[in-house]
Amino acid sequence: MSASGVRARVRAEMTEEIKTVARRHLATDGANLSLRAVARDLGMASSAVYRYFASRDELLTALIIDAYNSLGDAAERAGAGPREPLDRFLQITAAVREWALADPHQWALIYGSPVPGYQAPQDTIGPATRVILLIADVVKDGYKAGKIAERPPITGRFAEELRVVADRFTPGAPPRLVGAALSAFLHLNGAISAELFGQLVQSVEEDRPGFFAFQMRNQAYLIGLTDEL
Amino acid sequence: MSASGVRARVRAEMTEEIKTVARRHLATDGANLSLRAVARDLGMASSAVYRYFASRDELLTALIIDAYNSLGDAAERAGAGPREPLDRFLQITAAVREWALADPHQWALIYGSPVPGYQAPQDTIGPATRVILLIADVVKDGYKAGKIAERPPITGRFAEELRVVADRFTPGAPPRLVGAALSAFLHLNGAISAELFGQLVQSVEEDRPGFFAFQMRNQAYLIGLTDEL
DNA sequence: GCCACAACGAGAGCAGTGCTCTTGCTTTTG
DNA sequence: CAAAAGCAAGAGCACTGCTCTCGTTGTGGC
Repeated sequence: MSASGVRARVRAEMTEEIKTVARRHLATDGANLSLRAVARDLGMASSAVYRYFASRDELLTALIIDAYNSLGDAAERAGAGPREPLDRFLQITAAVREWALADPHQWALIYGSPVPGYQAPQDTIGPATRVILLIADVVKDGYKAGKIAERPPITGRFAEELRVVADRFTPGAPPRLVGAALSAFLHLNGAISAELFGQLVQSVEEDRPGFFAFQMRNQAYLIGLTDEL
Repeated sequence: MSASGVRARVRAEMTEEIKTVARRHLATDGANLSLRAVARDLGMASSAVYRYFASRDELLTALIIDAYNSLGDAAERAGAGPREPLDRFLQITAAVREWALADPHQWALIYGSPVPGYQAPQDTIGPATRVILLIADVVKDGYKAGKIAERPPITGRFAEELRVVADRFTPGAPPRLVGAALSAFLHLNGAISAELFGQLVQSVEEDRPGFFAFQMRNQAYLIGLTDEL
């Protein structure tokens, strides 16, 4: 067992090392990751890497899962502690933005355009939903504590779909609430991607944190986390 | 001159044909466009393509500019006519979404993560700003006609930056207004990208147009285009 | 302790890529 | 009409993902 344990441990270490070097390449060269270059950096033949990852896509998937979890950790850290729901929401969104700014390529990896032909495997959807579920949780806590201001109800088929989602996570919560939370998440993503991918040039250059907070405060208002517009 | 005109016309046609085939490849294979495959489809040597585009990046840039203009055309068509600002805003955003759904790869090309090492040349920023300028125009018209509900003013450094932008396009308009317009544009992008890139699975599946309209109506409220939340 | 077996690393090789250079040919131009 | 410029094709370079084969080395069962 101990011998086998050694093998397994070496294998785990090697796997992690490959991912580390790949992440470094990702940070410098961008998304078109070269498996051969990673192998060169590790001083091994490119074919040896295939002992650890069946394909380049599989390596990318591993990096994607790690990125989702890294982002999820950062967001949960920022949202921890018993504070006002509004503060938690604002701190979570700010933390997500800061995570993205600290490593734009990892953000692009998970929220940018998917690489052609790449179909996200099932393993990714769990980690991928951590941030939105965290936001939903904050909203849920606020709702249960009666700290969410009322907003006019919504109708239509999408409202019914949202009710199904609400019943699974926050039974009794109005569809509008989960819709607003989801909407805030999409706005969050759009604002960050735009800033990262250069869609914000020649407008807001200096005080981007302020502009970002302004947008998130507006979303908080739509959710009902505050009444100050 | 007529002979030279013939040469130039043939060259223009050839250039257009390459772009057309490249767009077709883009629609099927995704963003990693193969110049050689395009050349094969055209029955010519790959080296011949370089007579028309100095590099693969240059071809991509041409496609990006075309895509921006195609989207700009669609948006302007949807926003034309003397209607209420709110209706114009909603129709423009809906048209942008429909354009994206009709050709997801072109959307990914312009609003997805930029390809590594690719720096958008100056030629693209003009076409790239058409949609946001159109939205700004709608807001400006509404503001001048006194049809924008008042919202609390904003302060801070980003507010000053937005004032500079406002003074260039809509002198006298409050910074909050241009901030809200820009914010709506970012939300628009986020909502569409999320829908296209599969971030919306297992929540809203059926009535996505309805959910999208809900989000855009909320943004219209923040701008002040309506008082109905 | 030995031996079969699985895991492993390296190298060669295949098909594909972007891009360059040279070679002929055609069209435009002075 | 000749010189110059534009054009298409092919060979070639360096790179990619991936496969296959070959020795080597560590591992579990007898």
